[in-house]
Amino acid sequence: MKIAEVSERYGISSDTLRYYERIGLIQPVNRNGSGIRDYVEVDMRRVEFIKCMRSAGLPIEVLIEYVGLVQQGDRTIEARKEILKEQRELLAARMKEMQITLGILDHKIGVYESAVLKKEQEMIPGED
Amino acid sequence: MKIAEVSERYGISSDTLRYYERIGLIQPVNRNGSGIRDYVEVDMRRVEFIKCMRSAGLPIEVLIEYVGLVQQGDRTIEARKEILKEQRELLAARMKEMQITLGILDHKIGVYESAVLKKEQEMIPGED
DNA sequence: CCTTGACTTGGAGTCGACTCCAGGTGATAC
DNA sequence: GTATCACCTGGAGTCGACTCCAAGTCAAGG
Repeated sequence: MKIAEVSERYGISSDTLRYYERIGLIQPVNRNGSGIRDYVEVDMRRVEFIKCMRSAGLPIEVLIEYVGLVQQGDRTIEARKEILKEQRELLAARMKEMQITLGILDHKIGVYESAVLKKEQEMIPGED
Repeated sequence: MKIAEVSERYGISSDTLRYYERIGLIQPVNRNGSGIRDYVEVDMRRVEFIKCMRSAGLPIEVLIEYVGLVQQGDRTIEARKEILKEQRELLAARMKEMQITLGILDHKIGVYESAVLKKEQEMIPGED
């Protein structure tokens, strides 16, 4: 699979895919005879994982470190686990903040809704 | 209240508070005789609101627009409501993605945990 | 054979959101 | 009265994460 198809499938631009590869965020993808990337299943899984982590806001630097550890094999399992645990907690904390903000937005929207209603009611006597 | 105290109270740097003011994200704060900002309650509430919205990732540009509408009075209520509703949906969508990522992280952490356990069990025969 | 079009690279540019800095002012402490 | 300190301004710098670009290569179609 060429880069354009992968780009299409995951909604990540080719530029970004190449960028991820050159900074070590995804492992080097094999090339065909003429130097063109040929993504195979394992590459796709990696892309999908990174896409997922990035969409949740995990920083690139942390992910690079994680990917680096993965490449070093089983002896880094403990370290990887620690990274994931830390990021999990940070993510949960961000979500908690967002939950609060969501509540405030809902509240404000409710207030505006009733303000609009009230205005409309005031309109009735005058009728347009 | 001077800027340093507000900064302290909300965990926002003085630079950022001034920055927010000059880009119109918070309304101008009154100054004392010698030009120094004197934050009063309404200013604090605004700062807190912005802090909350920013912590959830609402873009500055959108918030500037919203604040601008607030300053124009009641006739902008409908527009403000629409902005909040849109941002509410975007926020909910981001949280949903994060929820998925959280699940994947938890799963992966679980896998690593059992990998570590297995390794430790393999250790027992050899004993250190 | 030449054009077209998708790919390649390395490097530069952009964007959002701060963050820092130089140079200046004014109130308070010694 | 001068040193210190927190404040002020406008502008420049930084950072993370892309995004764009010029110049080049290669395979396939007309």
